[in-house]
Amino acid sequence: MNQPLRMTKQRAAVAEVLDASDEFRSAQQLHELLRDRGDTVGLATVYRTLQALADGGDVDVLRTDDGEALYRRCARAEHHHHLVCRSCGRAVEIDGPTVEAWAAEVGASQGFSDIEHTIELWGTCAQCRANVTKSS
Amino acid sequence: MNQPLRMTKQRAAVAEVLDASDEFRSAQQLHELLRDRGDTVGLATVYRTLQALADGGDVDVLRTDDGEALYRRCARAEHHHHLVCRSCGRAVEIDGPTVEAWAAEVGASQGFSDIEHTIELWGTCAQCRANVTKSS
DNA sequence: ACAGCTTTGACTTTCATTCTCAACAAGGTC
DNA sequence: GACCTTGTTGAGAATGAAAGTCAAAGCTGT
Ligand SMILES: [Zn+2]
Ligand SMILES: [Zn+2]
Ligand SMILES: [Zn+2]
Ligand SMILES: [Zn+2]
Repeated sequence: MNQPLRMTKQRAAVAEVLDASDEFRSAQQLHELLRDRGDTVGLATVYRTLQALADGGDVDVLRTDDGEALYRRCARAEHHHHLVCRSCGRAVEIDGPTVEAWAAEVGASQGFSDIEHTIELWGTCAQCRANVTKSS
Repeated sequence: MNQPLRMTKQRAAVAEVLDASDEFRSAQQLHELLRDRGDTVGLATVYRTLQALADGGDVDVLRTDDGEALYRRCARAEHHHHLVCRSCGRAVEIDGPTVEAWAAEVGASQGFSDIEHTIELWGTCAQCRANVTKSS
């Protein structure tokens, strides 16, 4: 079986920046944040840690329009989806009981098995909208 | 205003392979298919054409789990979603009136504007399931 | 301290996608 | 058809996210 991960200071640091932000962030952004905080963590380590956290279901991952991965530690561990601000990354966790059922049903009715679904909502949060308005 | 696109033999070729396949395919796969058919189209051109078709809403684009873009020319032009076989790319177009309403509503209720949604279902199609079973 | 792990990080490598730019082809005009 | 103007092509270089390499450094139990 796979050993439990050792808690090293860099893994702790990555976890901390994740906890500290409400927004979805890319691996590179997190790497920058760490640098700014004074913690020097190699980029490769950030990627590895994020990967591990994602595999363990401890962080949620989603992909931007152009394929970049964004990570965020969510409040709840149960299955849920997100409403993400496309300009700042701020996110709200959302449930969709109806949607869940719909997805499973549609999948099965078409003869597909091992159904999974990708459901994310994108928008502009109130704060970002205000900023855009102001600067125009 | 933007001129209409010129119809070149390479754009026609890309459109043809797209029309010929029911499955979601990557730019590289399409490039291979073209090569196999004898049409020599530069990879860059395949990407450019796909980009243009996507911008014009003539092909649907989605991203695999690891961020690669997949393209497919769908039967209908109206907004819809897909149930895609994660092993062969075969896809079924699906509607979700309920889901559409749900997405818009959730977005608005959280103070977000310009709501868009990403909804895709993944599974293993009957055919691929049969193949796996056979070879095990 | 020691041995036997795991983890790190600077660097290299991979791989999809985009860019550059000179040669080329479409469409319109006479 | 000959010709011009302008969009298009493609080989190769460039980009950028993500994963791999491997020697040095860090833990953990004895
Ligand atoms: Zn925002
Ligand atoms: Zn769900
Ligand atoms: Zn299949
Ligand atoms: Zn929809």
